[in-house]
Parts: sequence; structure tokens; C-alpha cells
Amino acid sequence: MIITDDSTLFSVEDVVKKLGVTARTLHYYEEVGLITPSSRTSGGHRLYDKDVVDKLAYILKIKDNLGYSLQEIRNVLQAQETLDRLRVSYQTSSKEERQYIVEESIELMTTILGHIDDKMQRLNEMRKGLVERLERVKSLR
Amino acid sequence: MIITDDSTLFSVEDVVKKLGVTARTLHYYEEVGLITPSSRTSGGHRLYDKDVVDKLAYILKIKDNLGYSLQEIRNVLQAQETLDRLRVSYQTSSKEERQYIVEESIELMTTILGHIDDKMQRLNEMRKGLVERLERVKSLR
DNA sequence: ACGAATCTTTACGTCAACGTATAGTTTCCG
DNA sequence: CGGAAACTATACGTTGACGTAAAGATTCGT
Repeated sequence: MIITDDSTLFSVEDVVKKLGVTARTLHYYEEVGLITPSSRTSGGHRLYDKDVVDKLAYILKIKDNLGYSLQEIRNVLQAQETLDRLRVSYQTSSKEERQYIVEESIELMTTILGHIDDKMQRLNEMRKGLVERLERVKSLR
Repeated sequence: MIITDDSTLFSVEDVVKKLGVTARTLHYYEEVGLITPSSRTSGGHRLYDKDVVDKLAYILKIKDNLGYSLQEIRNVLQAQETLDRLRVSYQTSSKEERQYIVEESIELMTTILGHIDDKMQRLNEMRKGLVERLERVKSLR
């Protein structure tokens, strides 16, 4: 872990311990274009800044909580990056372009939100049935 | 689909259409001991009764909503069947045996419930962050 | 400065959860 | 009753998401 005045850099080991994945996972995600080390040491060792670590944490969240495949995650990230890039040029873009960016952003986020809500609803149904059965059994003792 | 006075039997095609899985999945789940056709036609074609279809629907629920592997699902089902079998002999069993059955049931169901709650909480956190970002973007238009 | 720990690239291995192909059989429908 | 559609068993293939091994290079602690 390299801490300078304006940034902190994490080694592979740091990230592994921080996020509970293996080094192989870092390499694999890099292979398939999900993450890229923000820099390397002079000897070639990978270094990750906070942004990359955050991105990886986000990837793991979507993967574990929503059950997205890495391919689906890549689509989501790509869309978000497109929107981010567009947002950078937001000020200098025309009214129509701005509207387009905003609408696309909203659509993407709404889609994901829909998946989350759908999943939560299904979980809630399972939960309901389970709690019911649990109460019935508990009343036996 | 064979409907008699006291039961309804489903063919492979029926189940496939009803639950949105492929025939291969039915065969595979049978291979790994998750389900068994309740009977066969004279020619050897599989027939499933409502119980098996319900069980399969339950399997798919756990799989898709909780992200359990088939192995984990088999453990859950096996535990539940053990408890069911015990529950059959509930009346004729001793006080200690009954208590054991009840406690084991409660533990299993509580574990699953914990997984559900955990997952829902994580989803809720994701949801919160997403809604926040969505509101910020929406305020732009 | 040196040994242990960590890292690199490359490449083959693995495992779950099915997909797909084949060849023959059974069931359904006009 | 005859052909299309669905089914059977068997078996090899595929895909995603990593695991594991090897051989050498780099970094870190004392």
C-alpha cells in the first residue's frame, strides 16, 4: 500500500485482502476487460487506485447480489462509462445531446432498479412463505 | 397432460412450457437426484404429478432468487425431507425426539431466512444508492 | 544484501450446469 | 393408420469463471 499526499495505491495483496477475492480473479477480470490497474511499479507489479478498487467492489456487488454474469456486468459498465464520458462534455454539448444523455442514463438506471425490485419482491414472497412455516413449527414447542 | 378424477399428470413438454426450462434440465436434475418422475407411461415416457412440479418450481426459485447451487439445494431438500419423514412419525415419537425434530426444523428454516434477509439487505443498499443517483440525474431534465 | 514473500506471464486443468447430436421408440392427430 | 412430433437413453461437447502449476522476476523486512 503506497500512500502519497494525494492518492493511495493498492497492491494485488491489498485488494485481495480488502475485497476477499483471489489474485486470479483480478487477473481474469483484467483479461476480460472489466478492470485495469491504474499503474504498475517499475518492475511491473500491478497497482490499483481507489477508483479501480471501488469499481471492483461494485462489480462484485452486482455479481453476488443480482447474479449478473460478467458479460452482463460489462454491458452495464460500458453503458455507464459511455454516459460518464458524455457527461464530461455535458456543458459543451447541445441541448438535444444533453437531453439524450439524461434520458439514456435514466433508462439504464431504471432497468437495473427494476431488476432489483423484481428480485426483492421474489425474495419477499419466499420470505413470507418461510416465516409462515416457521411460525407454525415454532408453535409446536 | 393427463387429468384423472384425483390427479393431474404432466408430460415433459407440459413441464417445460409451464416452468420455462428445457427437457435437458429435467433429465439433468433427475440425474443428480433432485427430482424423479412420479410415474412413466407404458412406453417409458416420464410423467410428473403436481407434487414434483411444485418441487421443481421451488428448486428454480431458490436457485434463481438466492443463487444457491444445485448441491446446496440438494442439502436443503434433503434436510427438509428428513424433517418431513420425522414429522410423519411425530405423534408416535417420544418427547425428546419431537423436541429434536422441532429444533432442527427451526434451525434449518432460520438459516435460510437469514440468507434471504441478508440478500434483501444488500439489495436494499444497492437500491438506495441507485435511487439517489437516479434522482440526481432526473433533476437535470 | 539476501532470503522470504509476493508478483509476473503463460498455459493447461476443473467443475457445474447444462447443450447438442444420434439413433431408435412412443404418442398424438387428421 | 400413417407420418409428424415428442420422447427415450447414451454420450460427447461447451461455456463461464475461475484454479493450479511452473519458472522466473520483484519487493520487502531485517
